Amino acid sequence: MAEIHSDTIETAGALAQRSEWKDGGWCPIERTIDLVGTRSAMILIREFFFGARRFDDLVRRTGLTEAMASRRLAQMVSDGLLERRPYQEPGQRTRNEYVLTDLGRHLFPVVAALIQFGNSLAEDRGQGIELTHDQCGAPIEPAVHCAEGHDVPLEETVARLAGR
Amino acid sequence: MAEIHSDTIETAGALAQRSEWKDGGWCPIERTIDLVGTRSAMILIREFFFGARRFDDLVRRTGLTEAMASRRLAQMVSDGLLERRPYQEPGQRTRNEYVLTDLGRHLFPVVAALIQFGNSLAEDRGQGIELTHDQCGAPIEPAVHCAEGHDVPLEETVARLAGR
DNA sequence: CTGTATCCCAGCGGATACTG
DNA sequence: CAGTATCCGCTGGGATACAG
Repeated sequence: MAEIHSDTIETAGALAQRSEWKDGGWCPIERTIDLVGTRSAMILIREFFFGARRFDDLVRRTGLTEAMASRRLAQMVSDGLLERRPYQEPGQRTRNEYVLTDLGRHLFPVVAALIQFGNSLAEDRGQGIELTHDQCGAPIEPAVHCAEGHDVPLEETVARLAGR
Repeated sequence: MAEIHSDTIETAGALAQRSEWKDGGWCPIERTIDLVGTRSAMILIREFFFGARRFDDLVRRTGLTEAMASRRLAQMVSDGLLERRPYQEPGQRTRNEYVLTDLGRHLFPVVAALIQFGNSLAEDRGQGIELTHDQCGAPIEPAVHCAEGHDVPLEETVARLAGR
């Protein structure tokens, strides 16, 4: 499927593999983009990570119209990122709430990376979100780590196609 | 600017801060989306991380049309993600190459996170990109880390608005 | 080979109006 | 409060043609 083209690297700072995606052009990045590549999806995801669950909250916090929120939430449910769950407060009629599925929660590293990058875009304007580890108080860093715990800069990263 | 609304958290697994973005709705995530929130931008970025530099390469590898590539590259240059740099091979006429600026290279954690998430979308289909740390051979993990080197799961993350 | 300029269509996303 | 349905403008992105 994904036709690979094993050029050598002449460029410092490139992932040590080049690929060419023919026939449908499906790579993991594109798959992700297909799910959350719209502005509306991403800002909804943001609010879910900040704890929102109810339609009304989501609409108010994102600034989306009800129509747009409705459409996007439905799509995200059918994509498996969200679960629509009826709940009942005592004395109230039943309502629906939307919660991240495990799959949706796996977007945390993506959201964290987007926040970190967005912070760096506006350091001068002082508009950012600081993420910290509440167990030790240390800030969360915009870096990639390997299973051995090392910081992995771009230059030390090797990429290769898996499962073929 | 960003009007904050300090609700308490009743939801396990939520970042320990809720925010409401009024007046222009500018949060770091949206800023990032504004730069790289399109499919064409992201797959171009992908190819830059894989080492592509020349227009022709970029067009072939991404499958974008020349027109689209041209437009998106111009926008990315003016956004400061790319630099357009004339170069000369001996005996050839001068050409342009596009290289990531420092700002663009800071997208590495975003790209890595997108790849990791995309991998998890298709484990069954065996279509993924494996990233490894070439200094130690360990795989790169889809996790968030703090400055102390700890793995930081969503539940242990605190977010707050900075610079206000 | 390295682009740019048009034309066109599909989809995003806002506005408005309407239902349970 | 929690959504749907409809209409409509804007832009992303492909196709095609052209230019240095």
